[in-house]
Amino acid sequence: MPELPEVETVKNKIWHHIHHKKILSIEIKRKELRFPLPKNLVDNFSKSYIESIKRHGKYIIFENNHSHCLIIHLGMTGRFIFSHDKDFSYFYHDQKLKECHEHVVFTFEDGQSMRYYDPRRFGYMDTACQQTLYENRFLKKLGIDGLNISEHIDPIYMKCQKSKTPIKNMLLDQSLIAGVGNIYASEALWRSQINPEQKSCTLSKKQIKHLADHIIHVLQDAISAGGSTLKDYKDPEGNKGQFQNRFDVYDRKDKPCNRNDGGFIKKMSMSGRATYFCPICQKNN
DNA sequence: CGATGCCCCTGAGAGC
DNA sequence: TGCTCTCAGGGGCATC
Repeated sequence: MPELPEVETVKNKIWHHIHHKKILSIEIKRKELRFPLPKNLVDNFSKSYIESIKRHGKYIIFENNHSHCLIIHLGMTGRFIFSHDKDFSYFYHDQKLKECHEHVVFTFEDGQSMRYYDPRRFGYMDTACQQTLYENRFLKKLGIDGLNISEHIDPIYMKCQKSKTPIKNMLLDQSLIAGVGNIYASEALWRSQINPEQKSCTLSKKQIKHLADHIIHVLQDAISAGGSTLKDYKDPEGNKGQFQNRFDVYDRKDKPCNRNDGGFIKKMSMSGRATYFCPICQKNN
């Protein structure tokens, strides 16, 4: 579900709701998501203030006034939901779903709650100290954040040079570029007129630079649109994203290419993931 | 060490 | 209408 633009949107909305508020209590309703929830979550964060929120790739990182960090990955269906009252009907069309899938509830001093909801439970949380944050087992594996890659073309180009992996699979490798997922990989390749199956080692440095620029632009465009909603994603206020209305290839199988080159968007599977491209303007070199 | 496939889990939607 | 099947935007981990 959420890739970099959706996670960025979630992060900004969360900050709007909770900055400098005191967490009164944390209720863990299910001890295990994808992994067991950190044992010190309640002790380290109850009665503390969230002083900052940042994002790296698809991870959200909260830091409190005791320099404890809470690291959160939303997986495919993780959401945060805010409300002052107990009426979440705008968010849950079915009360049973709410009860089954609401796993962690943060309650703030002013009565507001921030609820983590995740039906598939592919999301996960971890804790770390601010000083050793990037030694965390998840964060230490991450590459450059997708929005910052323009200043880091050399390491990206070098890794591409060494691999026969299709370029689309390289873009999904979070240890190279953090935050690009299946949707934005297809979109950035279309904008760059590169075939998803082209071996990454065959791309020139100029092509990599071009591709990096298009990745940044597509991520920024999607952030401006509040992310993309295909089915699951909603931001913490219950809003859907709008970028799905501006996809050039993703979910546009058999539709005409937006370059008006006579091509029709094709869908194929790469490493088990849906991949969309135009066979005319994204021919292999 | 790099590449590949499996698997975690539920719900929506298509097809019959 | 109701059943069954397929698929979904992620990524850790075992295996080769």
